[in-house]
Amino acid sequence: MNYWLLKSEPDAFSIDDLKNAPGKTEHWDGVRNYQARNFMRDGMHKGDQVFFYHSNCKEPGIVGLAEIVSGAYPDHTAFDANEKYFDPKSDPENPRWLMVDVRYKRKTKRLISLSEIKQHPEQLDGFALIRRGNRLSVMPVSKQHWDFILSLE
DNA sequence: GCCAACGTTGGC
DNA sequence: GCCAACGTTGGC
Repeated sequence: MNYWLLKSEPDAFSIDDLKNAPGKTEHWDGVRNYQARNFMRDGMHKGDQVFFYHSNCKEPGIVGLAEIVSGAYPDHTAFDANEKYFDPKSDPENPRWLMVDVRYKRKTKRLISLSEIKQHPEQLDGFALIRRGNRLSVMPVSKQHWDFILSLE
């Protein structure tokens, strides 16, 4: 089983939006970064565990837990000119972009903020979230880092 | 294949 | 709102 952190801007799609979705499940569309796509394509499997992270907001940090409930499949929003993340270069015959389905599990008991996470550089050495300049919206989390972060809760 | 210009991300 | 960091684009 693998562990992941998924970033979302709460103004666009929050942990509550996922909780309130039908079946508490939503497809994670709109990923338009090759490295993030490759993580989804090559590393994500049904049953993988997810930290749901709120970015670009007043208090960025981990707000909940979710689960991957599908492998990667074509992101159809790339084919639709009315969609925000339309990509005319993604060919339906050979889709450039992929998405997975994510199901809500629970909120964390409290916000595990980015600033708090940064206070543990030894325990979280190598964690992509606190590497300088990191902008990935999909990133792997090691089992060790996962367990440590949950222990902060 | 290089690299300048540009657009985006996302913390602060 | 600012701006550093980074990815992508496209001219050459």
